[in-house]
Amino acid sequence: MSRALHSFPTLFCAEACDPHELRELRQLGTSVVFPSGKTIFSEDERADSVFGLSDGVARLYKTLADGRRQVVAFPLPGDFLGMPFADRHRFSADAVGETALYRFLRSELMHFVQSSPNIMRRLMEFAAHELDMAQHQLMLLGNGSAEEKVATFLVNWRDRLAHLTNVLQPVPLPMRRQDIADFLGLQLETISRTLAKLEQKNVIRLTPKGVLLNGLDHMSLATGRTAAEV
Amino acid sequence: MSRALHSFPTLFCAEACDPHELRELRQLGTSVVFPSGKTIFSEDERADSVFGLSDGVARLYKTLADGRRQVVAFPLPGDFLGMPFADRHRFSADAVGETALYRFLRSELMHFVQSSPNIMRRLMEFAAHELDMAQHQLMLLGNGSAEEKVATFLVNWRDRLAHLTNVLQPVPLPMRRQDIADFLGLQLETISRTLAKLEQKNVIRLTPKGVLLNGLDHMSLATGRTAAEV
DNA sequence: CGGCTACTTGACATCTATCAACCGGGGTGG
DNA sequence: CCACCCCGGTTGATAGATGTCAAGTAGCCG
Repeated sequence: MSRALHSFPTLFCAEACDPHELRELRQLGTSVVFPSGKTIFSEDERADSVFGLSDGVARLYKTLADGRRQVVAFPLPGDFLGMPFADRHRFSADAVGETALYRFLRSELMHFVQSSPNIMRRLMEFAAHELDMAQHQLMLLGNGSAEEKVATFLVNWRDRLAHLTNVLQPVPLPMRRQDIADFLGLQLETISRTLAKLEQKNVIRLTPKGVLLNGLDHMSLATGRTAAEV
Repeated sequence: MSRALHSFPTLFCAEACDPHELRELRQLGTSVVFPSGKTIFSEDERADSVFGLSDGVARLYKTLADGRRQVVAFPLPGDFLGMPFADRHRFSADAVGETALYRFLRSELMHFVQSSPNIMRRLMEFAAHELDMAQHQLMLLGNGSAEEKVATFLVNWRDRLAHLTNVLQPVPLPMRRQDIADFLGLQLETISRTLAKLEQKNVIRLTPKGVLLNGLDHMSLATGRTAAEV
């Protein structure tokens, strides 16, 4: 991996975590690297190990018997891959590009979590945040046109990345069209067409592995107008 | 209210909760009743009070600026209305039919929760379960046809009710078509038509305020066939 | 009994899925 | 080093599902 593995495993502890506890947590985990596309764990599998993402991007998804797939999230460095409470994984996870993770034995991690009300509370807040994200996603899946869905996805993605580093132009888009489609409940052709339409409107510009966002922010999403139209 | 308020506030404590702790929790809350349609709290409002549902049905929803609505859940007795950690409500809630709730001061409830690792853990598991529900819902919203969505909704609803009492025939359906539509990301006309179609297939039978489920179970949903077709 | 609200049904428009062809870049093997 | 192939992506034509607009029905409450 060319990138430095600088992302400390903040995990659900975020910044407000006690340095001592953070050190303890780090000692509990072992660093592992997954190549692009590799499955980290699968739905319904026993969750003996649980993972926190330290570098790269993952995709979490559920699969239906007939092969249809729903991507439920694209975790970024610092995110935990699911809740460490259940004894089985509730979704599958794999690496989008090369990723670095911290692996924990679930039993050890649980013991650690329960040893400190502070950590426990952090985990609660993480869970509440995840729930909130899922409910936002419900809103998007239930109400949006393809264009709204794609535009909102791009903005959210940019903002999440910006939260980690400086705003990058172009915004990298490491996942495939199919992943975005399965995230937004659309077909990959629709993703492609919608991106093309947004590009024609001069709202975005597609680049090899990313996208430039011109007139796309929360305000324009809220009003349904793009800066290019104003 | 004609029904007895027999539903004890199990809340996130469920059955495994220590009787002493349960008594303490009950003392913390005050019983309140909301008439049909009344708003319990609204999105973004300060969450000074938080609620557990003891009788009736609620609807939780997010609203977009242009009025579009996404129902994120239909809580049943024993369910908590959201996570008590955030200082603001992340969605609105109102009563579907007359409901009875336990109201807590958030600060007091939080203090209570943090006083006991056992309770804390219960709350965690509740949160994890809520997240799981939301992700199942994502799957449904992203992948299903209208017929799949409605059929799955009916089965899930029946199963949730069955978990509380005996299976009822007909299964009561206290929410409006519009609520179901906003839950499933469809239009109310589509709900109406889809229900009619399922009735013609002899899979369901509509009754004044409920529905009889004939050949509808998890197996038939998985295979895409209904018992009536076999 | 009247009027309101929820619900149903119909006709039509539109969006997205589907099927299919094609393009382009990166990697592999000759 | 070049050619080929494979995979991801784009674009086009078409059909079908659902949204939209509109009218009409049924049940409930005053």
